[in-house]
Amino acid sequence: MVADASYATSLMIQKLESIFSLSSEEKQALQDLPVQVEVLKPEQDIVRIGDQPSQCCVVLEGFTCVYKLTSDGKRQILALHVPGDMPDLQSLHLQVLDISIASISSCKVGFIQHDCLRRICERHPRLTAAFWRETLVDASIYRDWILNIGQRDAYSRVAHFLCELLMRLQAVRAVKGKAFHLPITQAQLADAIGITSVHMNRVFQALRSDGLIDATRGKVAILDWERLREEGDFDPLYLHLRKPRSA
Amino acid sequence: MVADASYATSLMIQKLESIFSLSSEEKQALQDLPVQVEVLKPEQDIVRIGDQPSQCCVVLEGFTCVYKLTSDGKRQILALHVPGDMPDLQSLHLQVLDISIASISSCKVGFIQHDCLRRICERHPRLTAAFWRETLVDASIYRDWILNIGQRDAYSRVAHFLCELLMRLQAVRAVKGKAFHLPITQAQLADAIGITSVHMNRVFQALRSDGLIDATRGKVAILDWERLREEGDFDPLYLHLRKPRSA
DNA sequence: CGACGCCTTGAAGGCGCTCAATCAACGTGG
DNA sequence: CCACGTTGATTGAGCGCCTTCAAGGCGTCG
Repeated sequence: MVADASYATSLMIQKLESIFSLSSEEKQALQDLPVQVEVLKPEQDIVRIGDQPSQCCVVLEGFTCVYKLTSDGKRQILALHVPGDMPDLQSLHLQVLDISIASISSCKVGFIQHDCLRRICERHPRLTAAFWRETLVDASIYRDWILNIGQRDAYSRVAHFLCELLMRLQAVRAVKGKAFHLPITQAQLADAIGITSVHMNRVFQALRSDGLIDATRGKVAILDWERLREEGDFDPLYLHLRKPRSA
Repeated sequence: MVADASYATSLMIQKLESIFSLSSEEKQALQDLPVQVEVLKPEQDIVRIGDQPSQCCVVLEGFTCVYKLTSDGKRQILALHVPGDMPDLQSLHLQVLDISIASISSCKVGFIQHDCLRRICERHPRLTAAFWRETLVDASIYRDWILNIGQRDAYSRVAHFLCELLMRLQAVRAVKGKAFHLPITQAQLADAIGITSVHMNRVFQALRSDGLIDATRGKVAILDWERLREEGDFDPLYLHLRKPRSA
């Protein structure tokens, strides 16, 4: 897969179009956005807390994560972003970053200047709404993570997490059958779930021996979707995915 | 304090003005917003998950909370909202609610029709940005709660929570000295922190006996701000409060 | 005064953490 | 080709934070 600037804008268009149809002017405006593509190694910072960026990023390939550290150095991953996501769209209106963003595995990201995005929003109010909506869906996912981490035990949390990931990756057609590529270490997963890597490992083994998943070498296969959903207490409402068009 | 419709709009204006100055047209447009005021008893739902509201609410007096339940009935409070906040601004662009909102104690809230907000946004792009920004700050607070719940122990979590609350209430001038009114039960607090009410009680006692706070009967006084900040590992960056003007 | 809500306290147990060692897979350089 | 270092997955033992389950205290209000 070649991830160049035009691929970046087409990813964005595809995502926005899953919500409402874009006019040809709107599409053209998006296609004309200048995007600078960069390749990243694993665990590499893209932006850092305290920065005052003048651009937003779009994930093109691989995964990125939003994270924060406690003063004693413990890391919490606050969000995982998949191709098509814009992890720091917020920086358009919040001057100083309250988070850091890093690559999980090797990945490609595109950068778009704030100026360009602001100009496009001025001229196309519906795109403003669409971008705003993107940040609202992000917030909704943050909320669900609070519930997940705050109220469920580790087994359930991981199940829930995997359910979410499957659905989000399905939305960008990155799932074959019920399996997807997940180049992420157990330690990284643990940071996202809010447990230690040791315990993450034991939970994974439990999920495997219960026949819910098969996970090896950067790949995850959901073997029993129904039970995983149940164990994870998962309801996709909060993802605000467009229902498959019935009309 | 009388909380009528004009009080509601003046609260909103005050909050937006803490970020950037509003023109007189913008202020007038906000003042002209029709607001319907309602009085609520404690623990009363305002909107419920799955709803498709046609209006947003503004907190006028007291506290409201955003919450979600697990399937086995455990409640996680995802956010606390203070006067001036708009807990469900998101519903402007996300049709179906992924959360429930309820009063914590007795409180007053105002309701504003989506139509009115949309119209005002069309005519005043800077207000669009301001409202968008509000939702982004909410998201930032959600993120910090994930870190708090995911990585810190109960003692530290509660300290952090109290620090946040103090700063947010100071921003709306609801703090005298270092004390504020907090009509909330330990069980409700526990739901916000992600621990049980039993343990919440013990943590409170520890904070008291350590001389950090004094909490009785719906009131909290911060006795040692410096140490509370330290124990809570608190950095207000994520609140995106406007710095006190130095110019 | 009794009922109710909330705070408080005790005891026991479990989930997840810490610390540490081992194993497996892989890339590198000699 | 193999020794070696590195990185990530795995396993074990012990412990501690927090939960669960109860019961009791205390203030408020009908």
